[in-house]
Amino acid sequence: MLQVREGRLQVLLWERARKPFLGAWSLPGGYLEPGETLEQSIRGHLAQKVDVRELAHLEQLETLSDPKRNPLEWELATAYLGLVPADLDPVVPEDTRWHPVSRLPELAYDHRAIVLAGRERLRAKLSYTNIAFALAQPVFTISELRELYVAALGHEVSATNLQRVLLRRGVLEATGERREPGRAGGRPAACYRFRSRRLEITDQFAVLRPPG
Amino acid sequence: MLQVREGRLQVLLWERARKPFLGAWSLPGGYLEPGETLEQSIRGHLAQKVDVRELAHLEQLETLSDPKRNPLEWELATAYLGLVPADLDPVVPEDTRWHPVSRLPELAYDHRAIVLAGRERLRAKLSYTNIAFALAQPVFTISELRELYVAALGHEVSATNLQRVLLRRGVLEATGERREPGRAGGRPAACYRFRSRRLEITDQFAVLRPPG
DNA sequence: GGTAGTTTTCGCCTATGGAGCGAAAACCTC
DNA sequence: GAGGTTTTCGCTCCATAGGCGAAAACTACC
Repeated sequence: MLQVREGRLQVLLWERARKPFLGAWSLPGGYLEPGETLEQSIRGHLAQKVDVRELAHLEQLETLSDPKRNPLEWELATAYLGLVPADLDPVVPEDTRWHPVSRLPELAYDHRAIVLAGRERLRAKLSYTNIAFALAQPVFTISELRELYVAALGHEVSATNLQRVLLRRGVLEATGERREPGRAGGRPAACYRFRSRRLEITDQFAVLRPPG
Repeated sequence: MLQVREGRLQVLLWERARKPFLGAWSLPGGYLEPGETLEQSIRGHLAQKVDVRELAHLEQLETLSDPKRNPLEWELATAYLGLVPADLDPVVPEDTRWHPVSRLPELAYDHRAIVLAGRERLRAKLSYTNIAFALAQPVFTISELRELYVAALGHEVSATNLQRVLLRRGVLEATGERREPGRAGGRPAACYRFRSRRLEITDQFAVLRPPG
């Protein structure tokens, strides 16, 4: 589960109370029950940590099968990427905490690689999909959206470009409202929302597309 | 396993000799042995059908977990995409055959969806990676490469553009050799090869890239 | 009320990569 | 040598991204 908090991309980690890796930080999850879907299982286990209705997007990353990933027994795991909008602050139990992805502690299993793979997936999809809907609050200004992109991508993003690109692609639409300026003043910002809140791919940049 | 054969993208299918779906066409595969990696397992099961050294690329697609995907029992499956260069003609057993992806028979399980997902993955990666190295023979002309792209993408591709794009990206390099013209004559074509035969991503088209 | 400061937005320009098209190059056959 | 075929190159056009500065719209302070 990733979320942009305090201007940084963070991941929800759980301090293990079980072997193996007792006491180490690890990703939330658990065993698959017979007859269950992987996604059902993930949602069920996450529900023990947070209100899963706050999960705006969930997608499968990869299934890990290295026999040495668990030192005690042979165990497979399917990793998922979940995204939480920045305006929510889920209630989390005592033993879980948000950690900046750029400063991860030692993680159990292969979870460090999973987190980094999740960030890579997110970064890639920010470029050619509308996936930012799952990181953003329902209504936002371009500046707020820009901060999310900066946090997730890890580099500066021009608000000018961001607005132009997302509007031209038809990803965003203006709500017509305006945001009150802060104490420092400034022109009131226009408010936008994502036209769709389901993952959609921009094929604008599909190279070698059909002629015509 | 996908390969471009006779100008069409084809998939290797196996006529099932086991329940469930006895007699139906299905993707090659099998059960995972304890302590085994998924990739090891896949290669092992494919080895029973073809010479796996001919597999130029293998990547994980997705893990399927719908409890209804197998009517008899609860069973997960992890789908892989394998690519075979066009110049090879693997020896296959009696009960397997290549089928054009555009004209699939009824497939067992959710295998039809898997094959289509594999084709989509391939099509997407043809645009922003050098994945075509796994479909192409070691040395080829632009025309030959163009035919592979046409077969895999399902639409026309201009040889002019293909050459320019792949050369500019540094994906291809000229070998210096020339191909003898066919019976009809024509200018002898220059020969090329892929600079790398491992998957590499072209970030040329990463939108919203760092400024500067 | 005017001036300075802040933030957002818009317009203009440039750079880059993709696509189309026609000509030139290099070969064959007759 | 003429005509046909295939490949390759060069020129032009177009769409999108990116940079920069000015204008717009507001607050705060004098």
